[in-house]
Amino acid sequence: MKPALFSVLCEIKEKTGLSMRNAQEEESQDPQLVRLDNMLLAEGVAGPEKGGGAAAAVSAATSSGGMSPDSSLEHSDYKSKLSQIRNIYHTEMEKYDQACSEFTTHVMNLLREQSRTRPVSPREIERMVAIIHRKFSSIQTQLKQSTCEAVMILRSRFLDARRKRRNFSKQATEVLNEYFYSHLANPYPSEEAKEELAKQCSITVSQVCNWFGNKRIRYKKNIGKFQEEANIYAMKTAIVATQSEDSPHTPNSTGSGGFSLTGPDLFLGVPPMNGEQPVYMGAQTNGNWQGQNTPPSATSPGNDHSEESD
DNA sequence: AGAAATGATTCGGC
DNA sequence: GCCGAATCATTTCT
Repeated sequence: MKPALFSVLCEIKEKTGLSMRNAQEEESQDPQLVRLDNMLLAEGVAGPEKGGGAAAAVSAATSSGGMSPDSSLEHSDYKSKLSQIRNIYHTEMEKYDQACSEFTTHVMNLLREQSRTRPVSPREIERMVAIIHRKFSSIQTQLKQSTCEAVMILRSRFLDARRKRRNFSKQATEVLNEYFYSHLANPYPSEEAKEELAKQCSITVSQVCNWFGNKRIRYKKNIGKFQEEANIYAMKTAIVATQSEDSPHTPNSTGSGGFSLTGPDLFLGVPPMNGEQPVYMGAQTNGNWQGQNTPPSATSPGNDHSEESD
């Protein structure tokens, strides 16, 4: 009588209860999980310990924007923050794993004990374990998700160049200003000139572009404010020009490129007194540069400063 | 602390 | 693809 009742109860259990919510949504959230896993792996958070993956990812991402060579500090900062995240991720993950297995054994023991008083089929145990694992893995998925978010935030913080802007060195701005004011009639450096300037200033070509873009627009917006600066640099170039006239060799020691930094006939030769009158008269300073932008092909030096001939 | 300066980004036009 | 313009985010000056 007793075994018969037992088997009946087993059958009932088989058809109801735990069997209903079974291997279903397991597949549905898989793609997302895979994506998260891949992302974490790519960022160097998951996967092998202390891999170069993180650094590689950073350098790959930053190389497109162009960074100054002193970015190693930021990189180490980024790496330390990333390893912090990784540590948290791994310890949490381990904790969950441990908790999961502990809970599983606990439940198994319970079921084993219960099996003395009621029918507990091995399939029921299996399902129970599966449910527990699913629950814990969903928690782990949440952890993965938030870790991903943290990494993304970290990346955006470190990769957004505006956040870690550094002023250029004094020497660099000097070089750029010299070029700008000696080519005030047409302050659009050619590709070669940009590269040369970038080399001289230890910055990237795109930074040179940014600088000239900013300079042009800010100069045009407020010419008066830049008058003094213009005078200073005009003086400098004038001095360089006279020096180059005196000596047979050109003092453009840096000149491996195809442009000259001197524009002597833009300077009127009046000393920059503190008077109101503008001393320096770069040809077209009325803001109408546009239109006289020389095409990129015209990079031949010598015919550099051909301003307002009429 | 607030203003000014400055380098970088975004967007629309050509 | 470059440029001007507007804007953002940070640094430097006051």
